[in-house]
Amino acid sequence: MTKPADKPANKPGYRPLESLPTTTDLADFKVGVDTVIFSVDTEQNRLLVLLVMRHEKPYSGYWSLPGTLVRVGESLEAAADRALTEKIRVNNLYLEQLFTFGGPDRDPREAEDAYNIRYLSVSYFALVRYEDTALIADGVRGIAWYPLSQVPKLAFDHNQILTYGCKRLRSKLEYSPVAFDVLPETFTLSDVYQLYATVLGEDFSDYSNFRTRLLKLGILEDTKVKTSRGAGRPASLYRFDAEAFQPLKDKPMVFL
Amino acid sequence: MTKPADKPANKPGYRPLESLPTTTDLADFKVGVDTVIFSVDTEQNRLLVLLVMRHEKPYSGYWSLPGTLVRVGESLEAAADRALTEKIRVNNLYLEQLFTFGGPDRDPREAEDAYNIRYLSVSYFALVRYEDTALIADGVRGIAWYPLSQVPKLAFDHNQILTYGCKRLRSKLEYSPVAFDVLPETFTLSDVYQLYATVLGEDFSDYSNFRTRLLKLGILEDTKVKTSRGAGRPASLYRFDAEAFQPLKDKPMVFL
DNA sequence: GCAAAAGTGTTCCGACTACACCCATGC
DNA sequence: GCATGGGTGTAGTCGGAACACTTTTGC
Repeated sequence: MTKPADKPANKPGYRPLESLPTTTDLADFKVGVDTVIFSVDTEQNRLLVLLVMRHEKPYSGYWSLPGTLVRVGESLEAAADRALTEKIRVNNLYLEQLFTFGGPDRDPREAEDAYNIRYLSVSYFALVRYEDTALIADGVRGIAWYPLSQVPKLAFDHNQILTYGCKRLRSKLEYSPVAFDVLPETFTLSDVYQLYATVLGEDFSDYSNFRTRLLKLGILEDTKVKTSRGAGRPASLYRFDAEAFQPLKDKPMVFL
Repeated sequence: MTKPADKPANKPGYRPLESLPTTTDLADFKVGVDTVIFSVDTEQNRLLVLLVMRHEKPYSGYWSLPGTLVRVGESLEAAADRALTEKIRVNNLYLEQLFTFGGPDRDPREAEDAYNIRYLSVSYFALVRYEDTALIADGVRGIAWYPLSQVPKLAFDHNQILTYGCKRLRSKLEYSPVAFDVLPETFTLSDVYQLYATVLGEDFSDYSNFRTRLLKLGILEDTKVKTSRGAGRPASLYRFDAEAFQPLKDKPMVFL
């Protein structure tokens, strides 16, 4: 952060970097973090997002993204973590920063506030394993996984944040192995295909070609164990080989 | 932004979303914007970044990215614009948000401040046309274009921000036509090649192949006007056709 | 046997690579 | 002429798309 001294002290000598605003000219902010948590329902092949029901003004009665305000001494990531651990139990949560919304008038509370406090929101997103999560519902708070297609009008500018989160999720799936963080330890190739199809859309690729490409990467280890799910030929279970993936890091468009 | 009411009022009925912090538990922030402004010196084929010399504590005497603190009623983008228009004259400035740094202890002023004010930085980046810019130097402030390779240790975490900005610039060049915002109205194909080579590195592609690919996109109009620069065959001047580019939008990896 | 799902192979085609080669100018 | 930089063409190769075909299971 670069800027003039925050105290408009009468320093002698050179002129300060800019015509100095007085301290009160600077906006005072509360900083919030909002999280876009995605999950894939592998049963029904639906992309889910975690929403919580608001019970306070403003937007009381609206669904919103899980979030909270940053406390004294707390990092942004820690605040995001705290907002989530109160609502969901999940291991291995890797949050990634999305975007920061900070314009005036994005939060109705700004108007009501005599001290002209601004509200800024830093958003984060993550993809978590559906089976590993447990919602902490206590009958009072509303916490739910919403299929992406059925998300209602959300509080604040959360629909906008969500839209942006989707874009990032899709592109992330294409160049990073997030999918394997979300799949179980061992999985079939069509599990992977289903996951990609669910997030990217049914027609993102032919199954056989996807399969061939994926195997050619050499990052999947065939456990030789077969699994049979109803009719059809049993499938091999594969395991993700993180080490083999290392050299592929930062290479663009690895998958798809 | 989602969070409990900011006033810990004794509301009857339901329990609020979280165990409420009192108002004073929430961190108070000043929000800064920092800008990473790139430019290409087409004469010497160097990638430049705009730096300003700090004259205040902290980091007095250090170079830093141009930035400022957000004022009352001012949007983040407006603050970034203001920080820049005081230092540089440039048309058509499209700022793009980079990243938000907001951890505690990233700014030494936090420690000195009795009120425990936190400093958060939202960074933006842009690529501008070198010839269209004029630095506003008044002999007191230091403002300069630094070749990327010669950037010194900067104030705050600005080196980190700059590094991230470089990454984004390079990837942006690959999938968006920013290059044509920076080139003059008409330009030769080797002007384009030089620009890409300067930003991405000399060995990013063969010249003839780059040329062929670029023309095949059908977004360049040949003005048939020839230009001769010293020895060698005169080159055709081309013009970027923004309309023809429209359908290519959001397609990945258009260039290179 | 038949349907269903997994897995393999093949053909076609377009794209990228790496050059070699031709063209138009200044000197 | 010849050096210099602009511009064109081509042969080889790699990889993706589409789709046919084989394999192994449940019923």
